[in-house]
Amino acid sequence: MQADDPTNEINFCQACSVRNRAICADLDDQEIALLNKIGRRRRLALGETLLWEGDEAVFVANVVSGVLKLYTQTIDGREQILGLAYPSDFLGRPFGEVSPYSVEALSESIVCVFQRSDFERFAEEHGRLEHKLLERTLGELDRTRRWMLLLGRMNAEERLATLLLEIASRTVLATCENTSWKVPDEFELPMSRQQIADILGLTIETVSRQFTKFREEGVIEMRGRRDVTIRKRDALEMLAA
Amino acid sequence: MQADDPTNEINFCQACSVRNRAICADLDDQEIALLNKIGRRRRLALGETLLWEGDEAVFVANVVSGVLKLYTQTIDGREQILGLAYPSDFLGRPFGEVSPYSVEALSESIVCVFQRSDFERFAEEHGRLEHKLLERTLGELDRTRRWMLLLGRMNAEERLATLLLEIASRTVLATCENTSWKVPDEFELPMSRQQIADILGLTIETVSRQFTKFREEGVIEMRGRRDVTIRKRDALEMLAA
DNA sequence: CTAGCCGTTTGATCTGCCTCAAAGACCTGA
DNA sequence: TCAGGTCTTTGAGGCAGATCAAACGGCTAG
Repeated sequence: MQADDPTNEINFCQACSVRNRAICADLDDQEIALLNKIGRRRRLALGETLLWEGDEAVFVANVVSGVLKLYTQTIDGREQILGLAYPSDFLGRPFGEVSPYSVEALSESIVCVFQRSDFERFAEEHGRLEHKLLERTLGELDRTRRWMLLLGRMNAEERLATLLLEIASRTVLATCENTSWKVPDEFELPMSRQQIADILGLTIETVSRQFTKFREEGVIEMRGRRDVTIRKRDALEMLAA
Repeated sequence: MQADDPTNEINFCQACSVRNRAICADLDDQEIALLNKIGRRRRLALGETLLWEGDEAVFVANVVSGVLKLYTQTIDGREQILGLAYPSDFLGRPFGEVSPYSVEALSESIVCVFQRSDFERFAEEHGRLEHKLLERTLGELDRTRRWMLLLGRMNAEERLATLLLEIASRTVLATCENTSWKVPDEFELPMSRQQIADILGLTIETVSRQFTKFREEGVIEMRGRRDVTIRKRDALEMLAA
């Protein structure tokens, strides 16, 4: 193994790129050292599954890099994506027996994995971690509920507009190299058309037609299948409102 | 005021019917006394609003009795119900600035209200409360995500089947007088047809037709508009799966 | 008992999205 | 450069659920 393999460092927490944004943010050096002991890094290939719905919830994780999808399915195979996990996001179900959803990497990703039992013990002893996790969970609940309005009451055009704006803003937050914090108008979609359909509760054909429509209207511009440039942000925001 | 007015007792916590199920469950007598001091009971009439979406999040609450709806709207008035709150459920957005949704009573209700700032201070000093709140929030997030599958991928028949089973099981949990814990097949819908439509992301007409269909098929039986008896639980469970 | 109201049911028609089908674009490896 | 795979786009037609409209039924006030 190479020395700079990010999955193989002695104290990876110290150099962790999400150290100040993930739930471990408020911990002091000693606590971080302890957490470092019980966690390990794991690299996931595109399409690799981290958690299976219904399986015993054996571990939890922080996303270090990459994008992952949380999803669930009906018996007959219809899929619904429940959310996307970006760097610094938390994954898994602490204090629960089974994983209520599956998690799969949409890109090559690095996650910081903990045995659920180890993590829970640590959390109970370190209120600040638990507090961070609570804040994050409350935020995720808000985000999820907002998505219910989209799934329950928006048409295809409004759904795609909302998703494009959401991805744009999440992309910048994830790759927060730029100090300006401006939401970019240019970004790469981290998923296929089918996956977009599974996020929006539509079919792949409807999604494709909607992309075409936005392109024809000059609302967006595309280079290739995944590189999007927003040309009329106002128009998208009007639809998403 | 009457002596037995439940909104007007000196230490209402001690006699609280949700004392052992709400987030205050793990607190000792001293902590309960403290919590009792910062909270107050409030009675809500049917249709009364407790929180407005977008307003400053000034308080949080526990549901003591009744059923409430959490909902959001699009600019042009389309409504989506985000969840129902039953006795012992927690309401409000701690550690947030604005309320991300509105809350309205579906029946006459009693809630136990705290100033958000008071509650947050108490929570930070009492880890067990925060832990309970975390568990509850994680559970609510799971429930909400399951609803996304319904909104994104289920047809009208499957949606209503799922809701009927959900209400049946939530009703028993809320009114857990019966020690047997058996989910009842007879219950009262705590909301109108329009509100059911707003939960399921459908129109009132589609909901009504679906009820008629279930009645004709002998899957359910109804006395009046709101009294439901499940006759073929298997059939509903098959659809909801 | 009756009038009037509101929530619900039923009917007729319309439409946005789904389904099925095929062509087109991009990607990879030989 | 080309072959073959996968993903995406486009087209044609159908259908579940929306929309529009009217009748129904239960409740309340007079």
